[in-house]
Amino acid sequence: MASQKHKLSANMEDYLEVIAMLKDEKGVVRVKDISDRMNVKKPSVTAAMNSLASKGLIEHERYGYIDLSVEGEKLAREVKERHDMLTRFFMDILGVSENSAETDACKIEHSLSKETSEKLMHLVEYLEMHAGERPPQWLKNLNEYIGKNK
Amino acid sequence: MASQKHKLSANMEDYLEVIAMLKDEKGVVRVKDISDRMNVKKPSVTAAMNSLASKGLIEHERYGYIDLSVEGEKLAREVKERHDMLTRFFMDILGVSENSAETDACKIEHSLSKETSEKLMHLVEYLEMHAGERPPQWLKNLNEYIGKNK
DNA sequence: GAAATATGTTAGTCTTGCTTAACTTTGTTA
DNA sequence: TAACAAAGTTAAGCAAGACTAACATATTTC
Repeated sequence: MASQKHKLSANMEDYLEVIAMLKDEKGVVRVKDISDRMNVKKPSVTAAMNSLASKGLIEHERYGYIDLSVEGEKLAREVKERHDMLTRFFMDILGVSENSAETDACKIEHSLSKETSEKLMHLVEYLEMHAGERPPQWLKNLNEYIGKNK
Repeated sequence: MASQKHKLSANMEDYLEVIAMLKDEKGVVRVKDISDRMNVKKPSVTAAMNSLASKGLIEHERYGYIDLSVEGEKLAREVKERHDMLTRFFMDILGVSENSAETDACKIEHSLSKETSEKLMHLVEYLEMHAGERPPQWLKNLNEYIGKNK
């Protein structure tokens, strides 16, 4: 079996996700970048990197750059996918402010079961699909009811 | 000011919620009941009770029963309300199994911002309202699309 | 290329929340 | 009522994750 079931803590998932984001943004990732982005101090990052490296999810040479392993990359993408889906749900469907949507997505992206996140994904797809093609009355009603533009 | 902004941890919110449930079910609440319900050992409960008592959220005499204070009762009800709303959303709208719905609700009930949970509450109300009065076509489509009855 | 600055790591501490083992108190029952 | 069982508490310890202070390595810059 290629990938043994890593049961990562929410915290470690957050670190992985941020590493993936920084890699996308800047190409390379350093302790300092992570520390700034996550509002933690550098020693906390070092400790987290040791933990992730010991699980084979990142590669990290002392004083050097940090990179995701294949396995780590895969996990990070899964988390990010849930995160983005949740953000879309909160913003596009519920009309929550970007700020709250991001914050809430960050917190619950680690807790949803596979079953629930898949079904929620379907809901988002369905609603966005219909929202795109001249919104039917019921979606307008819904948005008004929820108070999207209050 | 009557109630200073208690920023409770997710764990402490769980204890409060369980105390409220047990009080409803049995009338009185003991350490043993909480320990059984939450799958933790009794010393963990004792520690948690000391913490909640020091915050004025419960009353607890040594070797005696546990009861919610007015403030604790209020908080517990708020958590339970979010919990129930989430469970309904997962089950009634998404068609998630009761088991996953309960588990997921338990985990994220502590993390949602006020803004998001209020709007989600509105969504649930809106959809349930329309589901009740001979479900319109779009709701059927939605449920099929999500795969509610797969 | 040496000094100054930026970045990274180590060591030690704190908090939260859990555990086990041992002890105390309360309740039951013969 | 004495003894046993059930429930509660205390003490000690562990693990995750965060922090500060101090030290080590890289990178700039003059």
